[in-house]
Amino acid sequence: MSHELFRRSAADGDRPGERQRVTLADVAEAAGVSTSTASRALHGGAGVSEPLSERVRGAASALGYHVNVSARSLRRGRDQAIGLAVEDFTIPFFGRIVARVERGAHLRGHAVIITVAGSGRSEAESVEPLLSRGVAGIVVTSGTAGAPEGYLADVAERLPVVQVDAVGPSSFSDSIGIDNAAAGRRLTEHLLSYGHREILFLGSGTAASTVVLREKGYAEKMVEIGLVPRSEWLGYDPSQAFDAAVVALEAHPDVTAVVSGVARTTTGLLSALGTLDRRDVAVVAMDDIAGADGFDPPLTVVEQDVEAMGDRAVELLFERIDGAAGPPRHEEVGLRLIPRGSGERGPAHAPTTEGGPARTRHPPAGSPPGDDPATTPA
Amino acid sequence: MSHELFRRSAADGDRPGERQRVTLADVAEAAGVSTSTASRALHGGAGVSEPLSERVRGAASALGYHVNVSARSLRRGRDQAIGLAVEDFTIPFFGRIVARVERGAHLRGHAVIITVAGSGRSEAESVEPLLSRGVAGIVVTSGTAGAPEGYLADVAERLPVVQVDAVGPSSFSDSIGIDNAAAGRRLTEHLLSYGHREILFLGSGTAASTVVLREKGYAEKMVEIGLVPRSEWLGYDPSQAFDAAVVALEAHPDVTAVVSGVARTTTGLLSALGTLDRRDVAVVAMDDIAGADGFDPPLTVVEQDVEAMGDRAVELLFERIDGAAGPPRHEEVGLRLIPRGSGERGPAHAPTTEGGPARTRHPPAGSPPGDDPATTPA
DNA sequence: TGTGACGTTGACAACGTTTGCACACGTCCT
DNA sequence: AGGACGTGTGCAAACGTTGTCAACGTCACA
Repeated sequence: MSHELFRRSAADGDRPGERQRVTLADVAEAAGVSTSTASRALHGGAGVSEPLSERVRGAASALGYHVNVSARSLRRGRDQAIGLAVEDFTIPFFGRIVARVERGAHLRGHAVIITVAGSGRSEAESVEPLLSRGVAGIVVTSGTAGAPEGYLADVAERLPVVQVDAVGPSSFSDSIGIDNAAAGRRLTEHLLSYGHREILFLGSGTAASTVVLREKGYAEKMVEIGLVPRSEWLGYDPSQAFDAAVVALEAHPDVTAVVSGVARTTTGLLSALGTLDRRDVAVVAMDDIAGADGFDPPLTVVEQDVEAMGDRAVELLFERIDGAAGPPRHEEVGLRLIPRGSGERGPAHAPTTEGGPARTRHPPAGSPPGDDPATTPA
Repeated sequence: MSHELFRRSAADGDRPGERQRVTLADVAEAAGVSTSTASRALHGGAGVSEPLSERVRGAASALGYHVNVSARSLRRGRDQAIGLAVEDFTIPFFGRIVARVERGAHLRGHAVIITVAGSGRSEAESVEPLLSRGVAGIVVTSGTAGAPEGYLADVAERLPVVQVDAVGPSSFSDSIGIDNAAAGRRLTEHLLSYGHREILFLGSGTAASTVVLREKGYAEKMVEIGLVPRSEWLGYDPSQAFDAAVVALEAHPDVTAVVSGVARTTTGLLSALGTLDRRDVAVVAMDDIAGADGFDPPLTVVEQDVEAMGDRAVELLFERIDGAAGPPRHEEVGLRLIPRGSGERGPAHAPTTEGGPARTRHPPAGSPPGDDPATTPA
């Protein structure tokens, strides 16, 4: 349509390259109505007769009118945008969240302003730009949310906030995630059902609440059946996970199975297993990762419904934006175990210290009893 | 800190949960100055005496004042935000771009508003929300940029635009990417240097300009030395890449090496090779992918410096925002071949139809002559 | 000591939009 | 036939900020 042509002949204003903006007054004048009527016709909904409304809309599209969001936000006191605070955009998990949040906001006519939370930035520094813009609400997905400054809790008093994935120590806002302890238990039980007893848990570090809870689920399950839980932390840098995993595995030469409690260290762990020539160790991992079925053997994972999490986060947020009252809500999405091979192998060698009975190397095809691949939401 | 306390006693305004906003007038009143002086003291820079300036800053921080960006943008006619249009946030490559663009914008005091370009949304629909907000500039990273509507070209006439990764058919704006044809050539040469002659190129589809150029580089190199180029397109959906790769590979049973021209189909291809029991086929892939060294054998790739691309995109954009004139600039970042094993194997079986001499299965350790692992920027 | 220059400050008018209010119409009821 | 009422429209006042302009006092210089 190249609607700018209409204005192109106007004297080029202040700075070069800057075109005149088409304002509501221009539209109103072209349609022969007042700005109030034009505004109501375009955005106000009812209260304008059909012929006039149509004339206004025609003029608007002919002139190439865009509403000036700054003016609207100023007038309304609230911006039609939401904030999205993410810990690290390079992590695929968060990318999936971003995609769904953007989609949900777009469908509701809201823009999305991104910011980085954590990763060395203070909460204040992350959230300030959002507050200055008067965003209608904020979706936060960061392991460090709400701690230790408590700044986010303050924000949540004035503005709808939804926490995704990791939930702060005290829940001051709506939140959605998974039952991380259940996930840890689930991963562990899967390995137990194939006869493993010497199982090692590997996580990134104790700063991420989700991983800590998964480790807790693992440890509880182990203790519950009289086994000794063992955990090692590989750190947050994926590129160093390999080295850390080598060290951790060498410290536990007798383990026959490993729980990878977080996606970012899983590939490093797999490389380490290959390098140490311990391909016989069974592996189950939290979160599906790209190329999981390209590994040898394909990787067994417990997957969370990330898309559902993102979608629901937006829904929760907009319910609050639309005025829903009530105490903070916490929801959880379902988990799904995807057996691909790496987790469906028995212990290759019996534990060296204990004299337990030898076990078959491979269970019969199919899932062993008591392990249901599909889980319902909590 | 909890600066909201100052205002908490004020009668809770209109809607529950909505606090009074601290305005510049409040700060000015508290400091005993006019709003003009307060504005200058806080944001204007020079022109205010030191004692007054300090008093104003004190009052502002005591009251917990945040500038109202909507009002500022309205007044200034331009928002201190940039737009970031991305094709798909779930693709790791784009995630890395997002992270760097956000970082660069943040350092310069600008917010980032995201939007999805392509993936079924029209360019207008993608960009409109950005224009309405009067963003200072836009970074676009989408294979469909500028085509076929040409809407983006219109936008670029009024606003600084930088295209990242994929460059539109006609370059109407600054852009940064890589030399895709050179990348295709590079991948091909690497396989040729190990003795392969029956080399297949696999890409996603002909809609992405980058992949088309890589295929062009591949094909040119093949023709150049008297070989027949063969290409197959696997489609854009990574989850269907496996099936498509199986079909493609079965259609070319004699190939001894494969060039994977795009990251999104690489893991599907690897799975297909494993399933078809053609693990002897050499593979080199475009773009490093997570867990590349966890595969068996570890994956040889040509990597692009994505972080540098993102950083440079922001620099280019802000140079324009700050008023730099001149014709569109196109820049390219460097490539780096990372040999990990999958691409350093010779052809296992000589071509069935041709009677070429048998070749050694493995070349001597180290890179073969003529293949320099490090490349300088184009 | 008068005058111009300068540095500092305040009053005021925008920026473009939304919205409460008033008003001019018709129409319908009593 | 006269008043009440609803519908459609315009007027004008905000929203919070920045930049222009003039006014003010102070100082240096003639």
